Amino acid sequence: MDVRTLCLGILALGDATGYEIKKLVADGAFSFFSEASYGSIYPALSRLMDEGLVTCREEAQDGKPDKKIYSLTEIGREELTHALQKDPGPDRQRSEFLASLLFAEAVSPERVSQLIDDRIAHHKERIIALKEMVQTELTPASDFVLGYGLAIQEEALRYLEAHRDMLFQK
Amino acid sequence: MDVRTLCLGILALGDATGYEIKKLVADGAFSFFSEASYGSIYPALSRLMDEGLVTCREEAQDGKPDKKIYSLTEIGREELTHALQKDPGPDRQRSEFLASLLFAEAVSPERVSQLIDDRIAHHKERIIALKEMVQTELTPASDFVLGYGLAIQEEALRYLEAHRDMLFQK
DNA sequence: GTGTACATGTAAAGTGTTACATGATTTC
DNA sequence: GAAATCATGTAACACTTTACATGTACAC
Repeated sequence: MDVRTLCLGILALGDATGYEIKKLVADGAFSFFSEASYGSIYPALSRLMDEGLVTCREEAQDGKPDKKIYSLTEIGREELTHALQKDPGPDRQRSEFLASLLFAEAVSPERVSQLIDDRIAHHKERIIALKEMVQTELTPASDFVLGYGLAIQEEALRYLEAHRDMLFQK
Repeated sequence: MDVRTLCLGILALGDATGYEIKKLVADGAFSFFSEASYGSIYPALSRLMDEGLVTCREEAQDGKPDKKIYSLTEIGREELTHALQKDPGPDRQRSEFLASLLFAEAVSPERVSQLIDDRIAHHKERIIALKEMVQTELTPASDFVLGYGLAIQEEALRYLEAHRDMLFQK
């Protein structure tokens, strides 16, 4: 999913600024399955304005640039609906962690052990964060997606703890 | 992990052609956590040649271009080891499927239901394929990574089957 | 005969990240 | 006094995909 459609989808759930969209995608409910940087979000929003898919109202602030709050237009909503008709492409997962394990013949067991420990710690943090997000219920769909993310994180954690010994067998 | 390091890592497990690397990454044991197209693999291999990190022997074939079989050099192996010292970046997952569910307020329940059904079927296929791969054991590390992939796929399948009703509650 | 697998490679186009630029306010 | 948060935006760079170019062999 490109950043353009991602912005459209997030705005369909409520008005937002570019800054807020970035936060949602980086840390919030969307972080489990998407990514985008300022360098792609701001230009995408500008383009959506030009195309009439969103509108924007500016709010003055002291010491900060004006806040630009974007809203989806009727045409924008149609465009989103249209984009969602297409079959979703396959998931794309990239994991340097898994790659490192596979290629790690040359690396010391201590290093591998440390990689696993770090990873386990990371999963535990993510699980706590996700559980907090589930509390602040938004829609049934967001509960479903957060629950999905939580289930996957927990399973990954279980697997790592149960099977880490495999990597140290001769 | 960039395509360059990916090629280095795959060659560390055994000699391969560009074509074979692409197959491994697209369908094989690496497909769970990486991606790369011919358009990035072939240039990457050429560059690795120029840098002396790999060598190449050509095998003539009838009717097809000569097969170029690449091998990692000692310098290449050092470069890989060096690259693996760095902490792996975070996993990046992108899922149009999950995004579609979150944004699907405007979409009909029938469509959502069909998306889930397709996804369940897809997981079942992947699970069968992964189980076959586990049979053709390579190294303890590859068993670990394949087992990880299998565990995640099975958990995703379980979750979808157990919780799909959430999306249709009023 | 139609499609898939084998096998390499290039060029253009698209997409995205990183680093920069600016600057007040709040927290440690 | 250093770092994080809020807030926007651009430019250079990196990376990837897609489409093209070429051609055989085999299965259905």
